[in-house]
Amino acid sequence: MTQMNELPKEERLERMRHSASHIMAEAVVEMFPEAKLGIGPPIDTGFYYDFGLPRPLTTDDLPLIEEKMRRRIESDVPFEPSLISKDEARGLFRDQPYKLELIDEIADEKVGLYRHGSFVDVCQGPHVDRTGEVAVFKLMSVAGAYWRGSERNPMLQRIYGALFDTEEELQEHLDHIEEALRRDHRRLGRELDLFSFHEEFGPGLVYWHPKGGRMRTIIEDFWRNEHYRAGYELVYSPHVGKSTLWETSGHLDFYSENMYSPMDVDGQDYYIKPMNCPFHIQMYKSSLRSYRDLPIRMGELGTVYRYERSGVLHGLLRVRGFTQDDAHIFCRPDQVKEEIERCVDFMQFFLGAFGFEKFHVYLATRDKGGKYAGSLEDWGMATNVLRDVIQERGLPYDVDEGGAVFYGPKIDVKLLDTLGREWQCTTIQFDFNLPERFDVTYIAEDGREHRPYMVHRALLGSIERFFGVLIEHYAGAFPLWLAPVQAIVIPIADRHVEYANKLAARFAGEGLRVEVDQRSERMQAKIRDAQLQKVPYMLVVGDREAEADAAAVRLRSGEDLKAQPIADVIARMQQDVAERR
RNA sequence: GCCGAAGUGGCGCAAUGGUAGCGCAAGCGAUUUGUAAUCGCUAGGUUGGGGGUUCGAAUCCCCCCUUCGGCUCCA
Repeated sequence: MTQMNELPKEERLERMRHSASHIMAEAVVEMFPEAKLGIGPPIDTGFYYDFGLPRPLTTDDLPLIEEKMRRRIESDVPFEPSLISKDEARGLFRDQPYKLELIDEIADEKVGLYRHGSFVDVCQGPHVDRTGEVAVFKLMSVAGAYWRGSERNPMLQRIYGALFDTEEELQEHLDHIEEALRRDHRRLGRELDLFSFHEEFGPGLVYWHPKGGRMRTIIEDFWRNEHYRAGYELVYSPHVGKSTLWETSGHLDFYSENMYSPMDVDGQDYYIKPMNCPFHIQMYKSSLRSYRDLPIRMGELGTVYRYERSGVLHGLLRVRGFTQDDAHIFCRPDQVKEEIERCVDFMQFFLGAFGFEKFHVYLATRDKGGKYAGSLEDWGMATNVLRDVIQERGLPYDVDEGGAVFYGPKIDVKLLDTLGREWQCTTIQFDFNLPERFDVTYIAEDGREHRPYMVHRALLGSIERFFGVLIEHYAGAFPLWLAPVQAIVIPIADRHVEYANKLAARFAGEGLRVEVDQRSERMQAKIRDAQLQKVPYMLVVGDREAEADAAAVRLRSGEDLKAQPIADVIARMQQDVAERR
């Protein structure tokens, strides 16, 4: 027998979580003898189990199930592994269609079982030795989940539980969730007056308010400047295109369910664009290209509209109209490695500039069962180039097996929201499809037409999603270069407003974003509001400051810098702006 | 799209079949204040939309829309 306390913590937690899922399944079967069992694995913060049940569960059922679980834990019965033949297993689970499906797929002749109390499950383990070893847990929620993650399968009911070693750690986890709600970008977006949605006039469509708009402008200006410096040309393309364009691109065949219905213009169908690629290709094709012209890097902050299914919309992180920081790179085969390197470096530069140190890199490879464009050699080459660059840059990554789109392999980078959910932002994709479909060429040294490689990339992904993640990343307390209001001048009494306005004008003249709180409120109230708005600098001015051409500087952190000469404050802020970039 | 939950003034909430209320915010007035909320008054809601049950519906039933948490799908 393994002593639980000898195991590494991770392993011990995994066993406890897995065992808790069995114990939960036992409780559910006790309540619903006809329950059909799905699977019940451990996860990062706990466990879940999927059930097919005669009626929907509600959160009111959870305390009951918890109670049964606690009784089972107290009874401290053993978990007993065993091995039986497949035939025996089929007999044992004859009323459990999902289990039968799993048993059929087991490669071995023998099927592993784990039994505790009245409950037995097809399972490799490992488990804790006795139910009493399961530590503190809490059932969190019920949700629907397709059997085996396919929407063609029936939907089961999933119960999520959290499980940790100690009460303190569980409480920490619950506190973390609560904290996450406080920094939710949807909440901060309202509180900081950055953006809004108006569902009655179209879900998934973002209204950028002045402060959000200011931040977006800052982000976009930064993006444009850096792209010019990096050798990109920036373009603008139309928002709609005739059906013939989307037929040629293949979008009407492969992507139509994500496209808005066409509008009739003079008897022709026009579609609002879900992607920018076809337009960039037209610009490439507008003149004959020499090998000397390559690489051509064509960038655009291109606004696209996609019909996203109603259940997937999520604040700024999943919307129906968004602006991609898109670019297409047309290059010769001998240039493609360097271009990918540049993209990966550029990505790291951007994410770093916005304070993201943690991100998950994925190499998405060909779906071996699916359709694909291009030759197998091309796919092999492209996948190798992508992998080589990631490895040479020393980036940890996971392979997303079969995660590529049909037209080519890609590198994806996902950022985490405040609850730890991953959102794909950066994508760097090979495209073996569109160059072919649009017959994209360049004239090589041999005087003949050759097919260029085409790399499609978005570094921030979309401005909307990136902004959403950015808000949560900083919890709304943006670094000075991004802050929509960098300083607020707080006159103590009405007679100081004039001086305050003069100060604000002076700061504005230095390129700083400063406002004056002229309300007839107490200074404390103005400080509180500025604090809640997470304004980085509060400049309190009264008689003493007006006298001395100074301001009493209070930082967002609460730090009181006392009275400072205005010139010093400006210098400090300008340095602050410069540094954070 | 699927499963579940929810939708009440701008925001956060109360009212469980019997006259829709509270706080914040807003407008007006008073106050002129030294580092996280000054006081008073006023205004604001066909309770997401449509239909039904009932003497009477925010409350019960049906359909639709939207949001939230998942699943699936995606930047």
